[in-house]
Amino acid sequence: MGRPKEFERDAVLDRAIEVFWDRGYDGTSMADLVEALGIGRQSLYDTFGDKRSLYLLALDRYRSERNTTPWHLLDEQPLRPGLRALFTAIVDWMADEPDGRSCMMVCAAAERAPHDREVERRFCANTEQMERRFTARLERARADGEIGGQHDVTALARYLTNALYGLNLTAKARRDRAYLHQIVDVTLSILG
Amino acid sequence: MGRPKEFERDAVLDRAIEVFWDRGYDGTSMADLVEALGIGRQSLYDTFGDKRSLYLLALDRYRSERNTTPWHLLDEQPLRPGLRALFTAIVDWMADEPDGRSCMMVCAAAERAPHDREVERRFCANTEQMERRFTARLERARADGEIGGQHDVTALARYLTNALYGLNLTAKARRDRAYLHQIVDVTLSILG
DNA sequence: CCTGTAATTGACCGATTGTTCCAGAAAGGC
DNA sequence: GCCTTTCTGGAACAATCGGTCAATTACAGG
Repeated sequence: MGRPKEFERDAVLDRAIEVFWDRGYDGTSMADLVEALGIGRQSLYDTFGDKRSLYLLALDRYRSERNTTPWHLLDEQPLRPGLRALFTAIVDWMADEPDGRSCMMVCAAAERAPHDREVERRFCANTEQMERRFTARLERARADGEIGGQHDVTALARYLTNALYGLNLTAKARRDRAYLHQIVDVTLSILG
Repeated sequence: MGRPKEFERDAVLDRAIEVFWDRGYDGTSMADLVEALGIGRQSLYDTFGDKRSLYLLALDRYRSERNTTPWHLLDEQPLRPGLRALFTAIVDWMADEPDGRSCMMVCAAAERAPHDREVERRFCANTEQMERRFTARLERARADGEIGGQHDVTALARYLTNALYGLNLTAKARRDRAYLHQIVDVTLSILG
């Protein structure tokens, strides 16, 4: 029934992610999007709604499909090497980003969270997810006797999440592998 | 000579800080500024140049005059209580900000640093200043025998700066005093 | 007082903003 | 074939964007 779409929804959404990620919400115009997405203006509105709704869809897709943080590194090995591998991979990725771009959720939170409850909700969910991943791994480590009991597992997970968020900002000031690794070293030294 | 200005430059700049801080660079229009600053459009352009130049001036004034971080707490007491007092004051401030607003330099860096070298420069300077403040205090602590030698003083300073940056983002997800204090506890526990 | 200089005011500029309208094109079901 | 449904492309919308212009106003120095 009816004429079929000439584009793949997800592929277009991926391009929207790239544009919003690069220029932010207010910094991106619908004209920018029409050009970058390669579809007509009306198709854009029919398929994704208005600008804000497209932005939220892009955020959702980024979080579920495009965020390539290699969390699997955590589970494949003992706690300490796993954490080091994870943080190293993240820091290397940050140092390689040409213009110091950070995690899209961080960009979104900084720009829109104070003014858009839906963006705030998504950033909260992102934070909780990271926290849960760390918590799960730390609980296993505690059961395996890999870490002592001087800190609450939940507190440690929040501490690690906070450090990752910090690196997103620090990397904007110093896109320098050694510099960032030095911070990671101190951060992880808390686990002995 | 000539007609005197009817406004105080610094007071107007303070109002500009507030607007840019709240709505960001792209989110603020010149019309917004004219209204909030209470001066005419032409006076605005004559006195502060164009929008970007006003933004940079606002950032400079924020950094030199309006950033009320109580660094003095660091110097008035031994290292550990000083750090705890500083971090506690910052976390309390964050928890009290009604819409989860963070440090203006963080907002500026997230939105503009990737696209504006002058904003990036100012964020780098901000980072270095924080780092230097921590370094100076830590060096004194080391000389006084307050801390051991398991970590480089510079590395520790960068670690603390990174943690503060992280709290700016974490506070956007969880504007919760106890939650943030828990992170501070773990962060500072590294000093024994 | 008058003159020179600078600040104010408000209208105004073309460009761009997000969004909608509409005529036409392309498919599926009959 | 036709009809219905959906998608497309471009023109068009009022509103707003950052920025400028010219006329007017107000002070300082003579």
